[in-house]
Order: sequence, then C-alpha cells, then structure tokens
Amino acid sequence: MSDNIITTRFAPSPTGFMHIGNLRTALYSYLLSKSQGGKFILRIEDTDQERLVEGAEDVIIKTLEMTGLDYDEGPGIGGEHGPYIQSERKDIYKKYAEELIDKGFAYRCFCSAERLKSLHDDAGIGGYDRHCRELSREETEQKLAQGVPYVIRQKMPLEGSTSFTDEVYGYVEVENSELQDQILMKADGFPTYNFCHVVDDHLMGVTHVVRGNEYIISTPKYVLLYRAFGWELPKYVHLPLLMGRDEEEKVSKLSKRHGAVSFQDLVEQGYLPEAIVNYIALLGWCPKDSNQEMFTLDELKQSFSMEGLSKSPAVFDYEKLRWFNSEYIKKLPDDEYNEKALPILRDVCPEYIDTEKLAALLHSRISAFSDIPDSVAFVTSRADMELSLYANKKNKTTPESCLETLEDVLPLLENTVSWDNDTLFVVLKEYAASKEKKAGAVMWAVRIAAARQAVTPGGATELMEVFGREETLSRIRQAIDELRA
RNA sequence: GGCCCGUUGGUCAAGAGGUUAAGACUCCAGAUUUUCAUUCUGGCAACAUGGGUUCAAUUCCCGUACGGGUCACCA
Repeated sequence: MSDNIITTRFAPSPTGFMHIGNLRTALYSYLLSKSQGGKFILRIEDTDQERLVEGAEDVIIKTLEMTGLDYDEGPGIGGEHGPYIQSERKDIYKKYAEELIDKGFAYRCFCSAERLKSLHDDAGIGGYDRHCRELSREETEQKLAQGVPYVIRQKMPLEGSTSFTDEVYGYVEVENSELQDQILMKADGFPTYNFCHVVDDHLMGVTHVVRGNEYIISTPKYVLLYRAFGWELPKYVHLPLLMGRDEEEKVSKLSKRHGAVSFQDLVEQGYLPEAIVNYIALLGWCPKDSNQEMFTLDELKQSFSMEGLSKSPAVFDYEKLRWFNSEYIKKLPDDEYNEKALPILRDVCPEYIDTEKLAALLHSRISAFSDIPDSVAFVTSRADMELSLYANKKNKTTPESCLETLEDVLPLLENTVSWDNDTLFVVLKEYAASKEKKAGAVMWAVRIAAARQAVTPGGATELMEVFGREETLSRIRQAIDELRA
C-alpha cells in the first residue's frame, strides 16, 4: 500500500438497486485509476443493519459486470486487503476506535436515544450537546460495569478550523465549531460510515477518494480522523451531483420521482449498458482538447483526466440518453440487435407477420427497445382512422384519388404471385407509370390503406411484405370500402 | 436557519482578460428517401446581477440573487 500506484474504490451500500448517480461515481472512480494504470477496489458498506436488503450485493456486482467496470479487489475475487465487506471487518473498527479513545480523540457516550431526541426537539441545540465528553474515568467504568449501552463519539476540536484541498473544488475550510461530535461506533457494535470508510480507505491503500459532493462538507471531520491516527491523507475528488427535474421544473438530487434512476430500470426500458455509460460519463466530465462524444469504455480510459471534471451539478436528460441509445442501437450488429428486438416483436405480432423483416425496418428507427410495441401497434390492430389521412399535399393525393388508385391496384396485387418488396415495388411503379401518376402518390395511398396511420416504420412495399399477401389485400379491401362509404 | 458548493442557450458542455462565445441533444426549415427513420445542409437560442481591479472582464476579486448540498446510532 505504500507503492505509488493510484488506487480508487467504489464503496456502495447494498440498497438493492444501483442509482445512476452512484454508477457514475463508480465510473469516474474506475476511470481515474484505470486511466493511469491504477487499481480499483470494490467495497461493500453494509454497516446499517436495519437497511439490509437481500441480494443487494449481487445487484452491485452484476451492474459492474454489465458496464465493464472490473475491479481488482473486492468481494468474490478477494485481494490482499480483505475482507471487502464491512460487516466482516467489525473487529478492525473496534480496535481502531479504542485506539482513538486511548489517544483522547474519541469518547464513550452513554446517552440514551430518548435524551438525544429530546435534545433535538427542544429547539436550539442542533445536535449533540457533548454531555458525555468529559465523563470521569470512574463514571465511565461504572456505566460500563452496569452494562449501559454506549456509542463512541469523535472528540472534535472546539476552536479553529479544518481544511483540505479538493482536487475538483479546491480549498475548502470549515470552522471546527460547526463539527458535531459524530458517532464513530454505534451501540450495536457496528461502525458508522463516518468512521469505517476512513479506516478502510487507509488500510486498503486508497490514494484517491472519489465520491459525491454531498460529502464535501463532512470531509474535514474525516481529515481530523486521519490526523488523529497519524495517517497520510488521501486525495479527495468530489463530484458534482446528478440532478433530476420534476413536473414543477424543480431541480434536485436525482431520485425516483424523476423517473427511472436505477441502472436496472434503464436496462429494462431498453437502454444499452454501453449507451448508459457513455451518457453518464459526459454528465460532469468532458474530454480536454476534443469534442468527442461517442466513447467506448476503453476510449474513456484513454481520455479521462481529473481536469475535465466539472464543478456544477448536471441535470439528467432522458432525451439525450435516448439519442445515445439510438446511436448505439444503430451500431449494433444485426444478430445482437435481433436477439433483443425479435422476442419483443414475436410477443406482440400475429404469426403471419414477418418479424425478421419488421425488425430490420425498425433497426434505424427506434431509440430504445421499449419503443417497439408502440411503433408496431398498427400491425396488431386496425385502428380507427380519419379519411383525411389520404390527403397529402406533397404527393397531391386526396381521398378520392387514393380510392381510384386502390381500386386499380387491388386486382394487380391479387395477381402478383411473388410477394416481396422488389416485386411489389415494380408492380406499383409500373402502374404509376401507366397511369402517369407520381410514384409517391401511389405509394401514399397503399401505405395509408395498409398501415392506417401517417407515420410508419417503413415504406409502402416494405410494409406490404411484412404484412404478407392476405393481410395486405384484406386491409386494402377494407380501405376501399371505407373510402366508398 | 447556520455552514459548504455552484451559476455560459431549454439540457449537457468548451472556452479565454481582447473570440463572429465552440460542439452535442431538443426544436424549426430545406435537400435526399416510394412514406417514416437514417443521412446531409442551414437556422433559433447563452456568459444571473451590482460593484470593483484593468486600457480591456462573461473570464480575476467582493457583495447580492438564485439554485443545490449538509446539519442521523443512513451512507
């Protein structure tokens, strides 16, 4: 741990889902070390016994797998600084907490939860009144003997100030009088985040602490802890928060009311992990000397540097994510694309539909796989439609002209044996030529008759091919009936 | 409320003491396309505010406003 290699960590608490802001923190943490050949550690912060969630650790590991953020040390794969799950490190924290007490930087507090609560309620005192800070040795021994439950608190300096220099935000200074005698060890024997992350980061040789901006104001407390132990301070890299916008246009820390905010939600909605990673990489970071926006993980590793980190919060924009996703979908090889698109199509389409051809039409037309059902809804049902749809000014069509076209075209189609796009296209094109009509006018009539909506994923003959012969003819006949009425 | 952080178009975001203040998404218009989408071209749109410092400030400093964060036996 004394080597000069950059070491970062991702230390999520197992909540059961991977918040997208958390994932971005993991990404930056990963990139910071990997851009310089460093080490990346995964540590599970599960010291809150009341909020344990079954299987939560798997979600974290799975997400890192899917996004390609592989770690060098962590649960499952081990490493020289294990264990990597904090609940398995209780003894370590206890030992260091005792050390702090011995050195006079911490003390036992026997105050009951009730007393603390009343302190809080009885206006004025914002926090703990340091009641147990100066308990005599005898008093302490006595309480211990009586088995009074206690916590261990950090003894903050009463005067002066504590500062540090953040890699992103620069010099930050906080008055010590602002600092609470925060709890280091809880009554249940578990440490608090405020304590164990410091111990672990030191023990695990973390050189750069990458985390959200919400920790910046409590960092001086951690600085004091490092000093109390006589440990070397890591570099701090605080990240601007990820924000969301609610219906009232109010911006705040991205949370569930802003929509899908977990990685798995996004994946379920048809977003590709690569697209998600690419997008969030750019929320708070920008490459130097380049306008590049499309990045693979490897490219991010090449380009990443702390200088590109931004200080101001970024609003998560689903619209832009969609754009990234559509780009990634377009780039997807056909087999990978089909693997995702086909099951969805088979699920919603009647069996006479050529789902493979339909999938091909959709490839450049969807922004997320979850778009598919809506975009092919016209295939599964024949919606009510306005006859005015047949009117199109560019092609100079009207319901009347379309009726004429359809009546002419129907027998031609009935006589068409080979039902594929090219043949159908020739048939319609030749018909148009023979009647001296614009090809577009003919196509418009047929397409509207078949699809019953203005915007469709594909041209007239492409859709006819997808529908197949019977369904197409049936739809055209229906259209003629409607137009005659 | 105290403390901390931030403020370039609607969003992401580059930028520098002197620039026509990039680029991307969105939106609009046009071209191509048998429709749509793709693709291409073009367009709309920004330095929160007041005071300094300076020959010159959107860029540096201070204040104000606004926004966010934080004040747990949660992380």
